[in-house]
Amino acid sequence: MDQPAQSGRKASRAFRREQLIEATIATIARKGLSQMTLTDVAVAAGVSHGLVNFHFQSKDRLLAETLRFMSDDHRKNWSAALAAAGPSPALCLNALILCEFNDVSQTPDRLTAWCAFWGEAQNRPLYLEQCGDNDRTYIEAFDGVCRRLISEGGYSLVPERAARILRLSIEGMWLELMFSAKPYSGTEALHTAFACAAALFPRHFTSEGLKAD
Amino acid sequence: MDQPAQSGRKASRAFRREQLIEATIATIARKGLSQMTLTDVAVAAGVSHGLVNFHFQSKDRLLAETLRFMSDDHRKNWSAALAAAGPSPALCLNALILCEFNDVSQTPDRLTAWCAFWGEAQNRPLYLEQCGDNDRTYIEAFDGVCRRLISEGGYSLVPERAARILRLSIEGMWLELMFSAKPYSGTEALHTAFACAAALFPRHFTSEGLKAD
Amino acid sequence: MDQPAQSGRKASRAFRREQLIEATIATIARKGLSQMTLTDVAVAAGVSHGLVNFHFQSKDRLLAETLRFMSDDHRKNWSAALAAAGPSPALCLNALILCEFNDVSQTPDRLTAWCAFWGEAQNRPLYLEQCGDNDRTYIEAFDGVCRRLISEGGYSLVPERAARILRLSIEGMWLELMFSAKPYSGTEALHTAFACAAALFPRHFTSEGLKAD
Amino acid sequence: MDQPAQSGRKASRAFRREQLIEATIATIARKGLSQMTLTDVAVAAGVSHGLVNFHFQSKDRLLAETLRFMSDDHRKNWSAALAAAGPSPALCLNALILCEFNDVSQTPDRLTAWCAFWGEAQNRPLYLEQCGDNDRTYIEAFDGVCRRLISEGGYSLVPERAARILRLSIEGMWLELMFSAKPYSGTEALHTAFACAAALFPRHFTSEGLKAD
DNA sequence: GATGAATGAGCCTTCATTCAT
DNA sequence: GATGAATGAAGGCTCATTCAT
Repeated sequence: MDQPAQSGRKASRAFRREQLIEATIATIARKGLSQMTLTDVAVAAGVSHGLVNFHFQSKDRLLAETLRFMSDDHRKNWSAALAAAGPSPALCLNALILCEFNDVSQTPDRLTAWCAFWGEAQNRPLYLEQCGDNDRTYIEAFDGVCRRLISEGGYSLVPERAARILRLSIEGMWLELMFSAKPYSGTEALHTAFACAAALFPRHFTSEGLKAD
Repeated sequence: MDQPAQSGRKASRAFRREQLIEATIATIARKGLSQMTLTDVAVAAGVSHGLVNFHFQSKDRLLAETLRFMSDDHRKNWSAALAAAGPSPALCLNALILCEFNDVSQTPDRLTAWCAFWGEAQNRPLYLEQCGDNDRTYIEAFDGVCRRLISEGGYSLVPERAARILRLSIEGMWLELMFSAKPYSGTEALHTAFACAAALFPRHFTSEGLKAD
Repeated sequence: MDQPAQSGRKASRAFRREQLIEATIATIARKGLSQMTLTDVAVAAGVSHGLVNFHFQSKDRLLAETLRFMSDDHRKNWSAALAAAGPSPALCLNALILCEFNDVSQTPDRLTAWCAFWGEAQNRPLYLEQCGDNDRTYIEAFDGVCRRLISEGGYSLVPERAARILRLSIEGMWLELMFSAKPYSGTEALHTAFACAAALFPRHFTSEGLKAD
Repeated sequence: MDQPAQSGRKASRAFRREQLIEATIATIARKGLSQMTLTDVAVAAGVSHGLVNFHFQSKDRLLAETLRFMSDDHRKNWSAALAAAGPSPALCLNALILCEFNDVSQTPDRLTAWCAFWGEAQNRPLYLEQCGDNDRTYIEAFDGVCRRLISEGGYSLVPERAARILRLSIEGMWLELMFSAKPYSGTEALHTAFACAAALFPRHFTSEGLKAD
């Protein structure tokens, strides 16, 4: 009967939570995880101080939910890209590489916040709890794609090692791009990623990208 | 044999400072940069908390000097390894790779502390100030070695990209080894590093290491 | 009759601020400006120490606002007395003299606090910032009254000097009354003030006060 | 036998103490009584930190001796001026007035330090203990001179009141000269002091000074 | 739902004092 | 005599959390 009001309240609740999470990400990016205060978050969200605890009970829970939110969002992106790439392992790998450089959800603020979460030892249990599954899934997907490409392409590489080299090069470039004093361009980073793929899989990649045939 | 006066109530200035820096590194590794308190450091060093400020004036300066200490120590290690490797670029690259995995000064505590320093945005100015020069020098050395190997070895790679791929793979494995829930072994990491070198420089490296000839 | 909400856990902002300022004055009087701690003030006001910073942000600001509060209060008193005295300069001067000795807002605590503010060199910039205008206005008012009395009464005095002598005698007696080991009475102080006025303006004052006609 | 060495040590001792007292006065003037630290004093005196406590046992004793030093010095000055003035009360009063404005030992630093000592309530017991006798003697001398001048000059004033007015005017002008934002000149202050004397003792003083005859 | 006053634990920092050298 | 390392108490300030309204 009062559905609209109920859903209005519920919508308001969900809206507030997401609004606060976005404010949290922005605040972490600006001030760092440890310097972030609940007051900062409230100010960034344009609400009162007490409301943050009202919705998240504690600072720890706010951080946990923020982390989960980012991790889930990222997973949605790469799995969608992978699904769209079809069955060819080379196309899949190409999709995974491009995804990391094109993912619109990976804004600088989010990357900065992300980084803050696993910068410090004491955050790591929380990180593993919230992101461990997603990260594991990502690594398995990457490994799987490489395994199929090695098998189907006739390469003699250890799949996990090839996947690891590619993955870490890409992640490392993220960080260099964000935090270096004189970063190179995004295009240069992408070419480096493809150069890495080309070194590992020379019959499928060049430093310009996927080979045409 | 016994260090006179260093364990007593009045230690020399230099001794106390290094002792406090080591305690700082251990404390950062255990509690994180932001959770580290001067009292923690003092307790870890077995002195009163007032002494920390007596020697370092402020927490900020303690952190700055700690960072500088680690950065300088690391530089000494890799530059010594490079100097010992002689003129051959392949031997140099081999030395740089091995150095990262063998460097006794790169204890887990130091890596954890290192990571904490550039995990958060607000620490980065301090990081760049204390480590920027050393990092730049390291990258240039790595680039130079790759450039010579490419030139002398007849490879057709872009030196900066090859160097970057190797460098980031190695650094990335550090982090995975330390922070992953189920890490692989150090030997596996080293093999992966050589696999990366082998993919880039197949006439000089295999995934077992430097080629014999 | 009973002030609702002012004694409970949540008082209005203005009420709390004034309450804390009064507690500050009392604490300065008892312990001195430099020995006063925020905890002292909080205890005197019956609240927690965190609340002081909540309302005043810092100790410096608390002191600044306390000083301003006292200065403004004093100005209100003497300007009201002056306004009530009418146009006659002799009546005005009489009012200014009596005002200093009768001002109910100039409690011993406030005078002690006042004195503490300009006892030390480093407080003086703050003092000038908060009280400079009021003090200047007071001196100008005193000068103006003396000028008119000299002019209308046919005296041959330099107005600023006469005003200065009276002003400083009165202020000096405040201090002697408060801080001397064996002070004289308030009545004796008032008679001395009138004796000063009588020496300067013998046709208008005696040491008992304003001449009758 | 070893007298020279003994007196050498003793001289050194006395020299150090006076050196530290002068450094204390300078430091109080610069930083205020409460902000003055023993380290500041040691730095100002060019000696090590621990030496201050070695010579004065505690900060409180250093302050007490500093205060006593200044008070005794001031007393020597005005009593010498009084002794030099001879028996005439008008000449004596003239000497007392001039003394306050000419006393070379009353440097700005000392006046500032002086002021700091009785600015705060908690210093007053110390002040009275160290300076009470000298101050009392000064007031009695001033009162006595005024009493004789009133008696011999045929004035009908209450001596204590006349003395008080003069004394407080002079002291008040010190403070105004030192601490006011826009002070008047020293000459103007002296003329004001004589104007005060002239108002009280018109047959002996003008605002220019002592009458000639 | 939302606000913001209030609490209190804990941190950095200062500094008088002690004491080994 | 003199130095300066070392101690530890205490203060200002921050901030997560609670709670009356």
